[in-house]
Amino acid sequence: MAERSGRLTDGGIDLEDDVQQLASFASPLTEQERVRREKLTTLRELGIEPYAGKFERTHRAEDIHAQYDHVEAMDLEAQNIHVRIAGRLMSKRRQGKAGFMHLQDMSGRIQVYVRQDTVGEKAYEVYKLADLGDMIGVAGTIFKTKTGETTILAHAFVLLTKSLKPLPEKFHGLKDVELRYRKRYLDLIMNPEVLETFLTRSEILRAIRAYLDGAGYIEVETPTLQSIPGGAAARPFITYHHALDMEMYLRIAIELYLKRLIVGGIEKVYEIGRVYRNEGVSTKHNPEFTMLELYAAYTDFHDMMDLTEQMIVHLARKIKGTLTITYQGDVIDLTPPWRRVHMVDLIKEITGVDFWPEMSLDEARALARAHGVEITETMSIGHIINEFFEQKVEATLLHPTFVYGHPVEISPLAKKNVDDPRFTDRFELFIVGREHANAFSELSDPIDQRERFYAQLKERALGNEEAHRMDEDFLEALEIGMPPTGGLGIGIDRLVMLLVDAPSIRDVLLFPHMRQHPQS
RNA sequence: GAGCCAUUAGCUCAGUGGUAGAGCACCUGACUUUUAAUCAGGGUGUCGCAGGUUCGAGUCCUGCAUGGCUCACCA
Repeated sequence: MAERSGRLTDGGIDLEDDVQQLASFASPLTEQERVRREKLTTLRELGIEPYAGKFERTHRAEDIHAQYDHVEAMDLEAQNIHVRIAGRLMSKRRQGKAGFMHLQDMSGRIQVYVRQDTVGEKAYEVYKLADLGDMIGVAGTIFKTKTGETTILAHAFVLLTKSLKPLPEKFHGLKDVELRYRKRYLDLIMNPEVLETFLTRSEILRAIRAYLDGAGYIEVETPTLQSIPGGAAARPFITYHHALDMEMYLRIAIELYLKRLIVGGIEKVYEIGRVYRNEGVSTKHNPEFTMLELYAAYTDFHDMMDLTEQMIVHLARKIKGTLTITYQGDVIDLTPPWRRVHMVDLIKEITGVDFWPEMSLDEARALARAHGVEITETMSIGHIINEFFEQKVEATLLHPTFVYGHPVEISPLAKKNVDDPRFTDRFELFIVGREHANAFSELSDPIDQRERFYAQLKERALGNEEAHRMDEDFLEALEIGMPPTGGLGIGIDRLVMLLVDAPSIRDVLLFPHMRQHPQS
């Protein structure tokens, strides 16, 4: 039905005042923004559309450098090479009736020489009106300047997109860390090493997929919206499904669905995807991050160690070209074989405390007190051993180290060790003092799994919000029967940080989580 | 969640209680091989926000916001 009043409404609610109020919040234009908008009008008066359609390119900047940088100036002119190139205007040096500029595309920068007597008076007017940041298309021939720079002499100069805001300063670039993360497009335009980082991230992901595909693994996609979040110890994000009238959770791990697929007969399976954990933000944590999880039937955690080692070595060779890498000043040797050590042995090595002999909870607590390891009232011996490891050992593991044999209490989804059921057939890989992988021989006994879930429910009742929940559907899958299975999880963001030497996880995420800015 | 530090022009940054500054960018003019182009002229600002102290606050104090680092939680 037509709105007779002409006022803006939504479902009968008058929005006019809201819109006016929002408009009044818009910040006034700066001088530079006003000038650029005036140029927009001037261009249209000249019959130039400042937001053009497509522009066909023959080359990227890097292509031209690669093909012609080594060609002599005389030969270049003799060959009369015509090219078409497009990019963002990054510098402009005008001298009366001619001028130079640099255009930047994804591959790099190329210089363009614009002469009024070559492009014509009207196109030269457009060149004069061009601002840093505008998108420009150029057709022309290649030559070398007096100083030997490969340059395009423009025969045609086309404005493709008028930029209405000034770019950051050309020499210092964009430094403000907050702006770099919030306005990543500016960061990408101004800081070439940022593009490099994300191209490498993309290359790492391609290499992982190629590696696993080559090893016979099937890539799948499982739900990120779940009614029971499981597979890890973490607080989930809660959301709501209106049509079904139910609370749902964003997944905290991929694990339980992939194991259902192992039950279903997909014997080697992996997923690379986003998981979400409702926790603090730091240089090593983002609320959403990318996990690789894979499962292989008829294997165990030893096979997963081999796979982890081989895959990361393969990636380092492919990405870095060496197994000696530098992370934030530390030189890391990735040459295999990597050390494999039991958690209890490692604690003994570093602190002198031996958890192998059976002991009472009081004895374990006394050891923690004596060594300054902080524990809580509800912790069992297994938890205390884990605290020893995390507080005393973890940070010392600079070079790649597989630490195995985690206490059963902190490993509700891993098989118990047959010789010592206090511990599990589980390992974590540590490099530069950080966990880079977590894997185990998957618990396949449905009765044991149910008991582990019960133990987790008890922890939950004692206030551990991150304890695992009961998942009856998953238990039913185990009751159908899951083959012996090795499983592995790798945090992709941290792996990328390691391989590109990034100090913060925000440097390997295009749009890291930021608090909502008060202005927006 | 706690501690420390930061927030000044579009960007990068000076400004240690007394008139708001520089470089780049921008505006006007000159310049047909420049390249952090050059030359002559022009300052474009809610000093993050709100209070307080003071004759006087960008500067000192308090609170708040955002960010960075460290710690906590985790991967």
